[in-house]
Parts: sequence; C-alpha cells; structure tokens
Amino acid sequence: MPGRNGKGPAWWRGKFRGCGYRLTVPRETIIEVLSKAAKHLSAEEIYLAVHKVYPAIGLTTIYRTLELLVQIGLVFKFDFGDGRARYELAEGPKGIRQHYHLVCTNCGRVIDYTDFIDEAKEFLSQTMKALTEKYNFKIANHLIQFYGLCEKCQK
Amino acid sequence: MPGRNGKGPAWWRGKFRGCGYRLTVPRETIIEVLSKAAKHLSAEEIYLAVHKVYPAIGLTTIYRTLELLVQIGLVFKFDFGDGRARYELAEGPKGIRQHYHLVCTNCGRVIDYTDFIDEAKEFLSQTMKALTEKYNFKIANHLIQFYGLCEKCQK
DNA sequence: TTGGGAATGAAAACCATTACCATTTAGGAG
DNA sequence: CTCCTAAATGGTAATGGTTTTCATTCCCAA
Repeated sequence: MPGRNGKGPAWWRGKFRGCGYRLTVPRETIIEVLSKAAKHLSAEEIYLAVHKVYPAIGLTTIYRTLELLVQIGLVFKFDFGDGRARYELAEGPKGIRQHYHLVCTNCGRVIDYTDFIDEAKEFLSQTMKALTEKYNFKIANHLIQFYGLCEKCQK
Repeated sequence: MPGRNGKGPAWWRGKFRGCGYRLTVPRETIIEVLSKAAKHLSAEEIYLAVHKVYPAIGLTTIYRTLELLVQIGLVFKFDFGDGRARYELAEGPKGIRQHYHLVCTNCGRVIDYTDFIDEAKEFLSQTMKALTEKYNFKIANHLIQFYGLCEKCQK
C-alpha cells in the first residue's frame, strides 16, 4: 500500500516529475503535513507544522508550494470567509476527497459532513453531465456548503 | 409592485426598522445598487457605483454596511479565491436567489447557472432536513460550486 | 562532477479589509 | 418644529494575509 508510510514511493511523485517540477525537501514535507492532517489547514498552520520538521522553511515557500499544488490539482483551496485560505489534499487513500460543509455564519465554525453522500451522488453525476454539455465546462471538483447557525449560536 | 422603482416603499425597509437600524442615504443607495446589479459585485465595484450617485460615500461605509446586510441576511457574501469578496442580494423579486456556480480554476471566470435546479431541489430538501436533524444546524442558505476549466481554458 | 535553471528564504511591497476618532445625522421625546 | 443623543459616517492610519523581489542555494541532467 504505497504512500501510507513516510518512506515508500509516494503516489504523488510521478505527478511532479511528469509536470517537470523538482522534488525538494520543502515540497515533500508540505505534502507530508497535508496528508497527515485530517482537516483543512491554513497557510500558517501548515507553516508551523512543517517548521517542526524542517525549521529552515520560509512562509514564502509555503504559499508558493500551495499555489503550485492547487495548480496541479493535488490540493484544494477553500475560503470560509474568515480572511485566511484553507488547504486540503484533493486526493486521499480513498480517492477524491469530498468537500461538504456546514458553515456557521455567526461563529465561523465549519463542520465537515460525510453523511448523505450517496443521495448526492446521483444528483451530482446527472447535474455535472448536463453542465459539462451545456457550458462545455470540464468539471474537476465540486463543493457544497450550507450556511446557517450551529447548535451553540442558535441560543 | 412595490420596490421595483426607486421611490416606492422598498420591501427591505421593515427589516431595518425591525432590527433597530436607521435608514440612511448611504444604506439605501448601497441596496439600490445591489438590487440593480445582475451579478455579484466586489466592495470596490459597489463603492464606484454608489459614488456616482452619492459622491460623499466612503469606502468604510461600504464595508460596514455590507457586513450589516450580511448579518441581517439581506446579502450573501462569496469568495471565489481571487482575494476580494463578492456580494449579492440574498433575496430578489422572485424570492431567494440561488447560488450555483461554475468556477474556472485557471482564469477565475464564474458562470452562474440556473438550469437543473429542479433536480437539485429534491436532493437538497432531503439533505437539508437530514443535516438539520443530525447536527442541529439551522440552515439558512446554501452554495453549490463546480470547479474546473472553462471552454477557453481547455485549449 | 559540473553548469544552469529551478527553488528557496528573508525582507519589503502589496492590497483588501478593519480600527480609530472626530464630525454629522436620523429620528424619537418634548 | 426643535432638541438631544446615540447611531452612522468618512477620512486616515493600521492590520494582516498573501505576493513580489532578489540574492543565494539546490536539484538533476549531461
């Protein structure tokens, strides 16, 4: 099961070489951090995590690498409206990660839900097919967010 | 048909008074601009539009008012990842506006689609009901975005 | 091993948004 | 209608996440 431990020939290396990008310690470490993170991290959180392993890292490199990873399609970039972007691996061991969120418009809390996805699948596949045809738009990913008040903020 | 012209007793005034907020020229003008805009505008675009009618307007007031309108639920705030937020009236003459987008990850173009919404309705109502129950989350609005490459950027 | 372009990191620049504060204004009380 | 007071405004300065600049370092193909 390649890519599960830190040493094996990671599944994403081919993507780098294929695009002509170099494999460097900062880049590997950033992907390592992202793959171990359960949730969407901010640039600063990634910086701090990488810094523990590779103290020479610069914040600039974090941003540059993330931009590159987003470009390649390895990473997904979110914006929940709190002024800082969040990043998450687009792919995981179980395939494409899903991005379904409940966003509290009062406190900013974000709940990732993974339920009710089967119901979404059919609707999504139909809609994507139709949109692709009508707008000639090549869909690579999608995002569904519900906004409202979380349990605490309803009081 | 109240609220269609600039003088009639606009449909949103009650919302202001009810919350204890004052009716001012800047606020009225900002809502006016938003209601005439077909699409999501950035703060600066709103500023420029208001400035034509009310040159004394300050950018600070634009931001403050938009924040208020978002709070009240009159306006919806988007973030497409280009570093500036976009704003759009949450309600329109035809009721709640829908927020379904195709976002090009290459050029940043945003396509609003209004097709295939009926198919979404059933799925959404079911999912919202289930999410509301499971997470005790009071859903007020939702957003569906598909990311990919637009027609031009596929070449 | 070596050459050269890609990648890096520190510091400065950038820019949308927010905070500060003195002034003006809406709108209810009298 | 006039006063009064808290709310609202707007110019300016500050904030803070992100990007640019540029000299230095590093990957890697030959």
